[in-house]
Amino acid sequence: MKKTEAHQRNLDERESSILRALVYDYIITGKAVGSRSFVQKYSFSISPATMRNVMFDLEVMGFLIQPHTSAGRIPTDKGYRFYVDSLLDTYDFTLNEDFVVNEDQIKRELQLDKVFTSITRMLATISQYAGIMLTPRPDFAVVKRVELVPLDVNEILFILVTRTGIVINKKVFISGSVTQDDLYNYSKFLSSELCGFDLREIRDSIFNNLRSVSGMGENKAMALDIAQLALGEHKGPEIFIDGIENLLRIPEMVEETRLNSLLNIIEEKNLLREILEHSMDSPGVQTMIGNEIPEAKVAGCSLVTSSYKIGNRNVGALGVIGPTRMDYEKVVPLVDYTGRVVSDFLTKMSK
Amino acid sequence: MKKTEAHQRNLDERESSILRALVYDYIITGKAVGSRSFVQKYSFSISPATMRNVMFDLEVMGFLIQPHTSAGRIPTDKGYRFYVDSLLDTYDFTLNEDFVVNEDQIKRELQLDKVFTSITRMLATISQYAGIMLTPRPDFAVVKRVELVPLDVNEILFILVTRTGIVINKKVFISGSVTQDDLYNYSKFLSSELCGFDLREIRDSIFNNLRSVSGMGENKAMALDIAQLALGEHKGPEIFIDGIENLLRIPEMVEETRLNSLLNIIEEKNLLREILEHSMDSPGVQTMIGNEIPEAKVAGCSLVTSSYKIGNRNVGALGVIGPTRMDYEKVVPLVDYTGRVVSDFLTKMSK
DNA sequence: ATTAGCACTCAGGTATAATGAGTGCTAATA
DNA sequence: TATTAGCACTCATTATACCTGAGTGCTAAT
Repeated sequence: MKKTEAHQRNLDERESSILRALVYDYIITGKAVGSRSFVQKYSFSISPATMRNVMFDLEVMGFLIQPHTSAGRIPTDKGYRFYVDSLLDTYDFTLNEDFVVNEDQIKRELQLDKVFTSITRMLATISQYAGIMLTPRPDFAVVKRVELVPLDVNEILFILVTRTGIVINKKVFISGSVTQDDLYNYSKFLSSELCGFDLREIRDSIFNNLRSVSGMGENKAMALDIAQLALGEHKGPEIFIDGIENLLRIPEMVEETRLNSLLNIIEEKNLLREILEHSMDSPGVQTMIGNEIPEAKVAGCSLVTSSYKIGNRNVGALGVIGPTRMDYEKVVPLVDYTGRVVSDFLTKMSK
Repeated sequence: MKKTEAHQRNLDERESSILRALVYDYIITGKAVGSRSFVQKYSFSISPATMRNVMFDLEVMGFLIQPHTSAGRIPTDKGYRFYVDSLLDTYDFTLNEDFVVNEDQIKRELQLDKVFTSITRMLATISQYAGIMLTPRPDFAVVKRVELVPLDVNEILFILVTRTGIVINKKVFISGSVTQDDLYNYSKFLSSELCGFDLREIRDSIFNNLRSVSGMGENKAMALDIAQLALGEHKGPEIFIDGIENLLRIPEMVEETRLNSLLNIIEEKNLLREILEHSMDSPGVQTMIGNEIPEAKVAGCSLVTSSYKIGNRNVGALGVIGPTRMDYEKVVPLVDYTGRVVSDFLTKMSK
């Protein structure tokens, strides 16, 4: 049977456990796995020759590959995929690391940014790879309060506080001039009308609804103009990365070719953003292994991500970047758990 | 004469020009410079033998070193230092790169952060090394306006706008409760009293002065409490880094040992902060070559920095990190020029 | 003070061989 | 029919030796 004609069938019990063990071993050692020592090390009760036969089959099916003739086998992306999937079926979500978000402390921090920074750092530190985080979609941020502050004769600072405690501020330039007392009234008006709605609703319908109310005063129209101007161009969610150093400590990542694909990922944050935005739409943990990462000529990198929620609406995503030879067994629960913690936290904050 | 007893004397004209040319050549080629080809390449009218003698002297004086016997010479840190210093005497501050800060556009951006990000990126892109920037000391930020916004029953958002357009906001927790109208009045009071002073003055004396005014009402005391609480713990300036990828593209930086010292620098931003804060106190461009970087077991890295000003007060610093074998001739004017541009810009903003 | 000449050094490249962990295949076995 | 022992073969890696060329320091002549 030629290796190239990849038969597709389900793996039997023995093949599964061998494949799992092999991927595991490669993740740990980083060296191609050969039949003899492998049988010994994991006390398989078959001979090396049989092991070779099994390995051959697994290679035919596309789970393994030989770096060169007369070398042991290493997993393909498909091999890792099998490993991760069978892992996901069974893994234990409790985590031993002491990994506590001090909520009290965080509540005192206005800058939710700092929370994001520290979550990202935590992901990096615990995983020993690189941590990434996409901040919550501003679209779904629910308004708690609006405030207008005069800056200059025709310059206004528009301040919006969300329920989660994020402060958005934006300069607005107007043609006419308004008094400070005017602004004070505008603020009251906007706060009462916009409070409780999210930014998308506001943009899509609330503004129109308010304007269509008959008998609206000159003043209120002005207030709406300002708010609409400020909320007009909405900047997308931001992306945080931390722990690239960790990746540089992995020998295989520093090799000529790998380094470049790594730099590509990091440099073009937009790619990462798209991936995270996409993974935001699905619940739970997702993994992208090697070539599964779309549109990136990335080799040797994997991505473990999880979306996170406010209430029951997915608003952001976070995860870990590492080599395909990543300690999934540790990283997958970590990312999952972190996603839950962040969801809980943000949900609590927004009440 | 033994090489170890380093004679110290001034270099004569010929020695100087040879040293300069040698450092230059090494910066360009990255290869140890040997007598024969060097004499040819730069058309020195002396023989290779004489060149060897000169080189020997320069080595004795500590400007050069041989990686191994029978190799050419490369500069020591001291060699680079000589090169940079003699460069600084003569270099031309005009820069050919098209390097324009679009002020109009920036003025519309509230987030001065973005300006810092883009300056840092610019430094990295043009130099092809890594760019760094220390944001202006908040201490010297001059208050333009203060605003208090109620967030919750005993939670207030303190907003301070500086003349340069930076917005500082901070949550304050109070024990009693205040009405929205109270806060409106507090805001007016604080704005009028604090406007025009910088944060340090305010902390050091203004607060006390105001309190000592006899017959101060209950209300004003409360307003001052809030402001003092908000300004109590002042976060230091932030540090921006960009272009680490560039450093990873330099082969000699990726070598085992170098990589580590590089990671050390980047990881421990506090070290960088201290260095930049220190360089902030001196005017103009400064260079730190290899071991001159204090307290860092850093080899092979250099730092070119410049302070920048608002008015005539130094408030921050920026610069470039690269290998000791850095294109100083290009980087030094770049950093200098950028420092001036940033100074001009911030000064203009604060008027 | 400068230079030509010469013996010496040494990193880096190339050729060759030895090593050993691995394979695929075949024939015997349970 | 699935498993295993045996064997010839492969090939990355390592070791060894050798060569080359760009470089040096030193000395004696200019």
